[in-house]
Amino acid sequence: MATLGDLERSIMERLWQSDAPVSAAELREDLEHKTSAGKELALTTMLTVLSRLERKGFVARDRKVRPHLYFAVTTRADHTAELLQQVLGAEPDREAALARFVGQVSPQEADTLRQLLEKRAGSVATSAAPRTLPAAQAD
Amino acid sequence: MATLGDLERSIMERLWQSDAPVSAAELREDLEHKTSAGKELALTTMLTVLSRLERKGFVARDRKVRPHLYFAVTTRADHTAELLQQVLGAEPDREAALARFVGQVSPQEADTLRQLLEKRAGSVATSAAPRTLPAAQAD
DNA sequence: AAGAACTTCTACACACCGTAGAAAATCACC
DNA sequence: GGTGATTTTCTACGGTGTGTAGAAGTTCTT
Repeated sequence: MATLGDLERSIMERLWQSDAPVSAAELREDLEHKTSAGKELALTTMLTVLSRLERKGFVARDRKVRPHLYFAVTTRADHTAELLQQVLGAEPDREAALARFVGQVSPQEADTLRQLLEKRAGSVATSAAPRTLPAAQAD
Repeated sequence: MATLGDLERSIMERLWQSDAPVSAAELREDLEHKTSAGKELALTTMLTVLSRLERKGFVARDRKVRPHLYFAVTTRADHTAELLQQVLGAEPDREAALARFVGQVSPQEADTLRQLLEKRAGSVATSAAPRTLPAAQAD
């Protein structure tokens, strides 16, 4: 998966925060991202970065309305889960990695995980329920 | 944490595979990494990249012997666990992310996780003993 | 001391990202 | 329907990271 730059990341952060699509101008105001020289960002900068995020598949937009409205394609949690999968997928010895991981997480998180795994039900042989994606997009 | 390029990654992969320190020349042979133009890599290229990996903290070397011998600073599993932590650390709603994650892993992995969590059994210790580095350098 | 083996320094091309002006497209209104 | 304003796309530039390697420096052996 493509990686995100700083500005790209804050934009995604904002888009993930509420799922109501927002315009570039709105984003510009909300983020109050200052350029390294302390200036406000130009609107075109927002638009450029949003385009790149769109090309990367992180963002989509509603082109029917005039100031185009942008929104995140996936939820933040899904994105994180994907990253976790990806990191783990590149690991030849997953068990070892998971062992280190489990050894590091906080007790609370460990509990959370236990519960989630329980909910997930059945040990081996249980086929995972096909995941329902919250189909989004527009044009 | 710093990210790794393609060549950097294959070097790490090789170093993680065995913990016996290796020379740049050895790495060059082992990897058989071809340049985009199909040529063998120059030895200096290896050395440059190894230096960068050293600067990034992924690699260390024994400078006492003549062809310097390089080795990974952490194990691969530790590295992966760190990445997992990092990804999760950037997530505001960890529970949601973990839920998605747990919903995606294979049944085998789910079992592995259950067992690991059981073994962990709520105790907070379990810090992995820091790996003993083979003759750390000096010079 | 000289040459060989090895390492560091310097450098270049290319891609990605922050940044934004110039140019093009589209809309609203007379 | 033309015209000015709004909005989007195109083009571009500087900085940084990575692959790539030659030139120059260091160190070892004999």
